[in-house]
Amino acid sequence: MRKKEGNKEQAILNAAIQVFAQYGYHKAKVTDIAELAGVATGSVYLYYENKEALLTTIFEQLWQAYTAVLRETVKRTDIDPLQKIDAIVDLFFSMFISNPSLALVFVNEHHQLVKNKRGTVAKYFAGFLELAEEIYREGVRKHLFDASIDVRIFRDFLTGGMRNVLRQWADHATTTPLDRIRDNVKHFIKHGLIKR
Amino acid sequence: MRKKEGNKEQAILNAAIQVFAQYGYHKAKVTDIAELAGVATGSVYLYYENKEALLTTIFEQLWQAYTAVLRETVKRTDIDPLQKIDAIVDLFFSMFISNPSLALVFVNEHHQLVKNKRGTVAKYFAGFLELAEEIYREGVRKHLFDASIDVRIFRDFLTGGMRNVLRQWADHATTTPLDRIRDNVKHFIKHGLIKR
DNA sequence: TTTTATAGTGAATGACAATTCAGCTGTGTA
DNA sequence: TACACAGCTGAATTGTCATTCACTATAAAA
Repeated sequence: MRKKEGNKEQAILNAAIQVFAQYGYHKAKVTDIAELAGVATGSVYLYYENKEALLTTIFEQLWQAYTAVLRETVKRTDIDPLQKIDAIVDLFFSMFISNPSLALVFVNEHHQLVKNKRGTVAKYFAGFLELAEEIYREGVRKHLFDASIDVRIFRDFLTGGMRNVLRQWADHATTTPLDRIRDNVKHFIKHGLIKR
Repeated sequence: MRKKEGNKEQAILNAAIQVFAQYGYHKAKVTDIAELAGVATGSVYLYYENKEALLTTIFEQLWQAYTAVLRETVKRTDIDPLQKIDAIVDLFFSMFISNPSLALVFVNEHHQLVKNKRGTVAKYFAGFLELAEEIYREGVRKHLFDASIDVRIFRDFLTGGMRNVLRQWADHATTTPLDRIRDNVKHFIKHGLIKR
């Protein structure tokens, strides 16, 4: 028998994140990923079925971690819906703070994975949207949130906005610290643009 | 001499919008675009330098029309900054109301065109962001807008949110009419989620 | 030490699709 | 009628990778 030389599976996945972030999924070459990971091209296919499997694995791991915590948060009865929205936003940004490349892959390739409604990633995302809607309805029931907003428009605007601020941060990682962005987003979601 | 048979240039561009919208730029085949336009594959290259030129032409025409009107709006002194924000949103959505495919191309391919900071499209977009920031600062000066929001975060959240609600509309064109989405977005931008 | 099973390699293969170009077509002109 | 010439064609060319697989290396077992 031959021993495995270190954790190639993880090294390849990390390399994939870097290369996908830099070139985008479609222009990224499997050979470049292998080279960055320090393995031969063929080794990628020992651990992952094909190029697409690299992308889906990245997203599945991310969503699994995110939704596990979110479900717990939504269930809680000791915090109000407003604090739940805050928790969603906090948690979302916290997943990327130490990994701007992961953020870029997430925002740039999100759509093509969700487009395929059969995939695991689409199911995770649908579950996430359902949670967001639930919180919104809870907020309306408790007379905290503005009832005149359409739930779907609210959630789509929110997710689109968050993806885009995350992208800007990841593209120019040095400019504005992520926690400042996070606090601004939370404030804007609650109060909008107009001075109170 | 031989006469040109109808407006192939425009037919090809329209076909490109359809095919890009359906498959995404990277998976779209030039041959499919030619077939849909009712011309031979080679004819595409009589009118456009390459596949990418199709995409940039679509965006340049769109941005040219949008920014021309926007510049006029921002200059106006008879309306307040709030009404200017409304005008930006109204105009943005109105450009797509009769063409969901164009909306899909716009939201899905926007980023790869802006990434290349040298291109014409990136310049149009930078100009647009500058206008948005200007309106925001005018609103703060006039004590209408909340001064605690970071301009860049405001504009990034706004553009990301608008792109995403537009995408949802274009993907399921029958569900919610675009003018209802537009009004919800305007309301949310102004007042946020919390009941007043 | 030899055998064997698994890990890893990277050049070769094959598929796919952007782009080209040699030739065909139709129209105006002489 | 015949020539010229721009418009148009689509099969052939070409480049680019994703994926494969015949081969090598290594470590445990015999």
